[in-house]
Amino acid sequence: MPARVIYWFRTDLRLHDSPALKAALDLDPEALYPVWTWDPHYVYHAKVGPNRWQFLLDCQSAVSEGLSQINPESRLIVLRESPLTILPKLFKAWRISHLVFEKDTDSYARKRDDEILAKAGEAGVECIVKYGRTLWDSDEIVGINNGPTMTTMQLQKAGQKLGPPPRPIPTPSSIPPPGDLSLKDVAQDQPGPEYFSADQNQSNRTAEDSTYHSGLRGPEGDFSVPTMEELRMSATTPHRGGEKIALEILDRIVRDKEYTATFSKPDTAPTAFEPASTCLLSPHMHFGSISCRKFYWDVLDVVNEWEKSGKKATEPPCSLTGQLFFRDMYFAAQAGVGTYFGQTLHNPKVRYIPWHLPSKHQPNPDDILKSLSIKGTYHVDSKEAEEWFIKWREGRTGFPWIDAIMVQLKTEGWIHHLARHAVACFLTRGGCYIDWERGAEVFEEWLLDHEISCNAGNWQWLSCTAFFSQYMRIYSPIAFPQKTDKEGKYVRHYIPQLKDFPEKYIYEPWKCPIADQRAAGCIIGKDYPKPMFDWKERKEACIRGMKAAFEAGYHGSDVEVVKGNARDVLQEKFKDNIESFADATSNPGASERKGKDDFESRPTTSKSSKMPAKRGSGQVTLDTMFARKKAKPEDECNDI
DNA sequence: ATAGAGTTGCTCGC
DNA sequence: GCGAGCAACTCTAT
Repeated sequence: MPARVIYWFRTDLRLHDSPALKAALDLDPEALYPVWTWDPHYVYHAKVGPNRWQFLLDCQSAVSEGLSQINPESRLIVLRESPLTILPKLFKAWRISHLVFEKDTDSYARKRDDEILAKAGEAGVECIVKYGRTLWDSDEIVGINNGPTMTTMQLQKAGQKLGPPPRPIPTPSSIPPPGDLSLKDVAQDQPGPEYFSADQNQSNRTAEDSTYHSGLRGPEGDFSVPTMEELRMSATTPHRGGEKIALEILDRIVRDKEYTATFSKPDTAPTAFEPASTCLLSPHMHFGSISCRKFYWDVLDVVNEWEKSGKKATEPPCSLTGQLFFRDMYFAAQAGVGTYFGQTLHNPKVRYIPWHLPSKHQPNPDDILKSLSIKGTYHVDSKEAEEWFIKWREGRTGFPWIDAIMVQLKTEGWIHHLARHAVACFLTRGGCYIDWERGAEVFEEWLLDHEISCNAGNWQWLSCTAFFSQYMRIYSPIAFPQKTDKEGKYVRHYIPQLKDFPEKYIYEPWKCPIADQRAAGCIIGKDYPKPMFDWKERKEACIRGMKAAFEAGYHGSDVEVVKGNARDVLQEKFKDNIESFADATSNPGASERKGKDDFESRPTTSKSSKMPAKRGSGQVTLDTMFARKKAKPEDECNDI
């Protein structure tokens, strides 16, 4: 019996180097249905901003065109229904013998795919699943490494045992047509109310999403790729998706042999834009519009040639191939840790820190609102932390370097890796002391290249909760960008209010004399906000907090954390240490500290930060904070 | 056991 | 521009 195959596209929107697609074609099928299922989980429950939606639709359209170029009868068949319900119906309607797809090790995907495999089994449909998203099969890496890979060395060693990643498979020269596309007796199952009521992307829509309203086949009845209009979204990014664009970028990179062979990630400038200092292939890697193995081998061929001519090439982890190893490391870390990889709670690899604004993953819902307020320590009121978080998200912190990055992230969906470091460090251990999961959620929504494994892993890295632990190394929002952009071109581009600001004060505009502010047409506190806190003061407080949490040594799967006691235990256990530490360090810098007028509204008085903390006295609670706010309204007017 | 390395810190002094 | 010092964590190789 000739095979009749559904090729299910998910993380692999390309035709070159697709091991799963090759496996489907190797069946020599009489019919091949290239299918995309419109998963309501992704439409409503995953955070996906307009820019990433556009990129996905670009990639789908490109695959569809690519298929049609190989065989005019072929194209991407988009079915507007959950795979869990539509695929079993298709098995019958199209008399399917095989279901083929690329392996996905994300936790939601694993669960979904297990269900699909079971349903296919019931229907007598044979399934073929091939890894193709990473250099090596992440599950095999985990097996060889005896657990999740937490260093690139572990990844590379395990990879060595598996042998070099396979060379890329060429784009197929022929593809069978799909068979009969009629859907007799197949009715559309629309998403239930539980999806609409929990729409994570509502704020990005101008009206209710309508992608399901026109039935299984879409408005033209032709299974076409949905549009941004149907999603009720509009994108702002200049970066566009699709296999052709991705291959052109890679080709341009490897044609520049010196750039390719001597690439050193830490030396690339996060302040560079138009063009950026790195390749911008990460969104394509996310959607599969470029194969990471093609990237790997195209680069390695250039490197080998470069070295053959006696010239020195860079090596992992800094080189381009090293970047791919990090990606595989995070994938294998997630594959090994499992469902809880993206959170602290229940995650044995992630260190517990009593962050402000704990994420939604807490043992008791009340814990999310819980705040500690010991004066002179890293603790602040949760209301204040909430304000910091909102300002960070919206790019209104008053630190131009941080704000410019957040503006670029929101509008363009891509920022340089080191820019991600800067804002992630600032939000967590290097400023706000806010839960990394809160920041990761913002990245999840706005990044074109959002990959749960890499995003969560990098947030763990930057917050010093896993992968990396040197919490003394904190990025300065002033000194760091000056290394590559003394003039502040980047800041001037993304924060136009500051475009004529004096170079001397571009990263700390609150220090600029008022006459110069007027001359630059930007009054700090009016046209651009004052800094939301004294960064050096916050940095020191964060280090004290990290030190205490590291001494406690809790991790996400420890019983105290799972039971929800860790925060209280830690507070009790380290209250004395923290305060004595504060005693010893709070005075030296006091004389250099600027007056309170230089900063945005501060619920705690400036006096309190200069004075050594006295045990058990003068705690700032919600009530006293609001009392102060009421009593001193002028403090609230700093940014007017 | 101990030393050294680890993708990318900052400040200061030369 | 470079190196030392800051004060410090974790894993790996020996």
